[in-house]
Amino acid sequence: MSSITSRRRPGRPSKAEAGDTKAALLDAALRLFAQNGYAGTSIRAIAREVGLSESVLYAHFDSKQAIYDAAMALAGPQAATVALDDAPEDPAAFVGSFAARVLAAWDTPQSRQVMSLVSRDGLIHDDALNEGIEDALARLAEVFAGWQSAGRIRTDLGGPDDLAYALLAPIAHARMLWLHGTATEEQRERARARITAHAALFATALSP
Amino acid sequence: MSSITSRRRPGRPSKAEAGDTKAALLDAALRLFAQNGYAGTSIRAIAREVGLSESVLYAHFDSKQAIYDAAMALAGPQAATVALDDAPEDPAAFVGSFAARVLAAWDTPQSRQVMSLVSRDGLIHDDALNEGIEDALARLAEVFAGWQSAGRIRTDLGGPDDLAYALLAPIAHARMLWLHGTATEEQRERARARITAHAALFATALSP
DNA sequence: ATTATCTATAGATCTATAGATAATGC
DNA sequence: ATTATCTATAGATCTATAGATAATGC
Repeated sequence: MSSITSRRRPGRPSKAEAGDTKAALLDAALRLFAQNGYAGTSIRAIAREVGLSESVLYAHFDSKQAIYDAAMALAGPQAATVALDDAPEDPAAFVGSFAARVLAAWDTPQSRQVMSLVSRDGLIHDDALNEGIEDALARLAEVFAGWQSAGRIRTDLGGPDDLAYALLAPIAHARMLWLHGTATEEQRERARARITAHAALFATALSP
Repeated sequence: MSSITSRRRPGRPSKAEAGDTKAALLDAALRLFAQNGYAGTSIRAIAREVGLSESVLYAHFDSKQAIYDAAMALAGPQAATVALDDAPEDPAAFVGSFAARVLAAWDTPQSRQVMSLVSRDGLIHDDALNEGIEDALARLAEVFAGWQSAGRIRTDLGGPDDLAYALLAPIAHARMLWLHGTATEEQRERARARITAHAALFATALSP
C-alpha cells in the first residue's frame, strides 16, 4: 500500500499544470503552523502538503521565518479589527449585534487558524496582540461610559471597563475553546450558542 | 568572553555534589516546554539547563515523550481541580470566595507553567482537558440551580449554565492572558484586579 | 556490583544552497 | 533570457544508544 506522491518531472511546469504556488504554500503553511506550531512544522511538511519539492519554498521565500511572517501578515490583521460601528443604538440591541459581528469575524477558517497559531506559538503573550485586546476593551468601555452617564444602563455593576470585560472576555474565551483551527462543527456550534446566550444575559443584566 | 559551562568529570559524582537530578530535570523540562513547546524544546536544551550531559536524561526517562508526560503528570492534576467546597453560604459571599480560591490555585508558578504548556501544545483542544472545563461549569451550574429554585438569585438573566459561564469564563480568560508561564508581576496584578472586579460585578448582577 | 555520570557516535531530520532541467515569453 | 520547478547535497541539530569512568554501598 505504498501510495507514492507521483513526482513531478524536473523543469518549469507547463501553463496547464501551473497553479498559484505561492498562495498554495501560504495556505498550507498557515494550516500546518496552526496545527503544529512553528517548531513543529518543517519546510518539508509544507512542501509535501502542496505536493512540491522542499526547495521550491526558497524560490518564494527567504527563510522559514519569512514564510511564517508572510502567513501571519496575510491572515493576521483582519482578525484583530472588530468594527465597533458608528453611533450605537439601543444598549440591548447593540450588545446583541456586537456579539454577532465579533462571532462572524472569528468563525472563519482563517481566523480560526490564526487563533490556533497565536496560541501555539505563545503570541497571546505578544505585546502587539495584547495591545489589540486592550484597545478593543477600551473602545467598548467608551460606549458603556456614554450610556452610564446618560443613565441608560446600570452604574452600580461596575465601571465601564468592568462592563467591557464582562461582555468581551466570555466571547473571547469561547473563541479560545471552540473557534480554533481544528474545531469540529459541534464545537463551533457550541461557541455560537454560548456567545449568543452570553450576550443576551449581559444585555439583561445591563438594564437599570 | 567564552564562559564555558565547566564540564563535570566522568563517573558518578561524589555524595557532596550529587543533587536530586530527576527533580531538577523535570523542573527544567516543565519550564522549557512551557516556554517553547514540545517541538521547540530539545533534550539538549533541558540537559544544558541543569548543567548535565544529554545522555543523563535517558538514564531517568525512556524518551523525550516520557519526560513530557512525567512533567505534565507532576504539574497537571492539582491545577485541574478547583474545589467547590461544601454547602455554599450566601450567593455574593460564595462568588467572591470562589473567585479568590480559583485565583489562588492558578497564580502559582507551576499552574502558570501548565497554562503555557497547555496552550503551546494545543492541549486546550484536548478531550481530557475540555471535559475538566465542562465539569467545572456543570458543578458551578448546580449551585446556581439550587439558588434559582430557592429564589435567592435572579432567574431572568439566564439558565444556571449561562450564569456559570458568565462567572467562570472571564476568570479563565484572565488566566490565559495574564497567568501564564512568563507573565510579569504587572500582568499577574492585572489578572488579580480583573478577576476580583469581575466577581464583584457578577455578584451584584445576581441579586434579585 | 550497582549507580550516576560522561564521551563518542549512529542515524534521522532539518534548513538552506548549488546547479540541472524544461517551459515560457520576448 | 527568464522562470519555476527538480535533484543532490552540505552542514547543523536532534533523539537515542553503547560503552567508559568513578563513586557508592554492601
